[in-house]
Amino acid sequence: MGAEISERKKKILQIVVDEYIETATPVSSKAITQKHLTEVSSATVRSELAALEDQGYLIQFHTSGGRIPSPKAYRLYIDELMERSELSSAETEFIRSSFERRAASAESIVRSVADVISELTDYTSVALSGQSEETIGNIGLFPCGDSRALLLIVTDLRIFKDSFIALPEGMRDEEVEKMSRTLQNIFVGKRMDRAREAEEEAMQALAAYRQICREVLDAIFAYTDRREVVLSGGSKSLLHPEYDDVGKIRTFLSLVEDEEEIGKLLSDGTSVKIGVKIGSDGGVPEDCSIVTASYSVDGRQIGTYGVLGPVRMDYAKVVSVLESVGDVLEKVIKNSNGGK
Amino acid sequence: MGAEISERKKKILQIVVDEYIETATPVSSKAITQKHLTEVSSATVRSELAALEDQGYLIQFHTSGGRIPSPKAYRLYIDELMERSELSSAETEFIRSSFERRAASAESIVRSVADVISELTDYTSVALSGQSEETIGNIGLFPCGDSRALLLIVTDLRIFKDSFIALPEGMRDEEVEKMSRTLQNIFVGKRMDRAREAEEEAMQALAAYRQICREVLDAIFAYTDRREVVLSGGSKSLLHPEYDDVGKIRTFLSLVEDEEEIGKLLSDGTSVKIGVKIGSDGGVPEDCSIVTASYSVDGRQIGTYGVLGPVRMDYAKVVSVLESVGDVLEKVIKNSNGGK
DNA sequence: GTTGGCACTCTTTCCTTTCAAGTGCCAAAA
DNA sequence: TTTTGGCACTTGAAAGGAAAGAGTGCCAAC
Repeated sequence: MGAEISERKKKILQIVVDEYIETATPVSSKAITQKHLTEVSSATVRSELAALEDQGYLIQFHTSGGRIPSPKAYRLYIDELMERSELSSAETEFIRSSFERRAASAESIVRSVADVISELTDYTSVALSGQSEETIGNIGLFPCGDSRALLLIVTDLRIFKDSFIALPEGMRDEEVEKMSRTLQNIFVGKRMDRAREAEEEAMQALAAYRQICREVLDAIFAYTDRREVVLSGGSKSLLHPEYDDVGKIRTFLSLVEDEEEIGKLLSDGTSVKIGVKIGSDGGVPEDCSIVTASYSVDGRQIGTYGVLGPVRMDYAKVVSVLESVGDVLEKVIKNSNGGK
Repeated sequence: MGAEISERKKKILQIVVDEYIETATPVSSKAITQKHLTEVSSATVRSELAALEDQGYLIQFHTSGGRIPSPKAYRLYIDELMERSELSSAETEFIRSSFERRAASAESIVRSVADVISELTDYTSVALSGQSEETIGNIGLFPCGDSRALLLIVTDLRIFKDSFIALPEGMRDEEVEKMSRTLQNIFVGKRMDRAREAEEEAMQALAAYRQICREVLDAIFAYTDRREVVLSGGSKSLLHPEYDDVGKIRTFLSLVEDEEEIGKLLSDGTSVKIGVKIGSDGGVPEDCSIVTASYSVDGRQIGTYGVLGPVRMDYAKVVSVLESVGDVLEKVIKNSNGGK
């Protein structure tokens, strides 16, 4: 734990991690002195490396194979060592334009966030919406002919949800409309996650439609708990050299296709702004890392997004992208609401 | 072309294909006589195999490596040789219940078709909706508070729900509702692909809302051309032994993630009921096969669905599943419309 | 036309050798 | 006390080669 670690060790550790992230091959003492730390000899570095290995920061597979960072080293790297890279202006522009283009047609901004992150980082990205504290902007039933109606809820973040409700035989469109209006009176302006508090009130107001009242309310409350997982670039991570063998690829893909599992992984660390899980901590599978960020607008948390990839991930890049995306996202949403 | 092929050759070819599909290894003369054709000697079979190879039905990689079917052989197999397997009653039950469960909550039946096919065949499945002759069940604008409304179209097969329309400053909800009603009068019951025919009529009826009329109509027509590609079990095909090498996996996955390309592949063979593309014909990548089926209800084509996998695919199983899914689908849709 | 027999070809597997990379350690230098 | 050059040692990866196994092609006999 409290083992001291000298400045020079930190410097060396940083070089090792940087180098390993870039080359994906174990780093040797020679490589360090040749490329980065020319003022000392390789023998010196070697003894430092041996010490770092003793302290659990480095791992050596074979006696002649250089060393790679341990999860512990990655953690230190992320917390202290790495140099965040600014995104290029082309990249920030790309983020902005992606969101704006979507905002017009938007089914949900979640999709586009996932796409943008995956595009910029070259890793698989994951977005989770639904733990958000949105308020209900409109709610209504939309009749669809064959004894069904579509229940629609639009929130102030223009994320909306829908599901079908079976209507009682012979219910007329006018009645459905009336019911919609009642729902609007009750729920518009309420926070999504507090919709349940209006249950009693709604039951009474909708007494005339007892038959379907329950169904509608349950559907509304179901939205409350619903989390939507969106994934982008599922195979992008596979382009990285650690996935050089069929078994690893299959493991990774089966994780990627398991929405429920992904949802769990993402929703765990929602309290911190940027969280990183490495190796097999926090349920992340061996050899995988997940970097998550949770975004909020005006203090309301609107979603969690993340990047899923190998442990040897370009954390500096990923963190920069996640932060930029968060900033732009916040601006875009604020503008579109402010322009009301 | 017209090269004759004896009954015994056909029998042998069938055995080769069956065996290869099952084992994924080249088939030898010995294996044939031991397992299936015990009445002749391996030498006899050998000469037949040599003849079949001359005619282009079989391929031999090394002189001591057995033989595998050529695309030409697969085609003959599919057309004449294969024995369709009936689905088990558990399987048909699975199809039926999947559709019914979905029909109640249905976002879109396309999703569930893709899931079912992938589940039953263990291959990646693809579903394409949109060249369909759906009819509009309801249409309307759903106000969302901040000078915007959601344009919603529900057809008998899916929901279009991702066009926001900017409303003119100061437009009241009542006006939006009125406009919705007008749209309903014009479009409900119309076929999606013929919505454009009502353009003139709509322009006149909506003259009062000139400002946004154009925008709404354009959004409607934009939906018209939209084809939705749904994919299920993207990595399922990878469980098969031909994908034993990283390059092949990447090729396959990059195809799978290219929605546009998939859409093209699927929409090509829409005229036939069941179509098969093998190897690299019709734009299918080398080493891939795609089996497609187009389904219709009451003569209206409602979609194209398919299976994407290695050339060595269990065609008998796949074709059986596609046919059964088609049958059940037709029944389910007819019932749900008939029960209106 | 069919069969058994046998030589031939080609892949797969396993072993051995060699080569290069990188470390660990030590004694000398700073 | 820290740093350094030198050198022996370990280990994996690459290259070569022998042996084994699978399957065919062909031929002469039935």
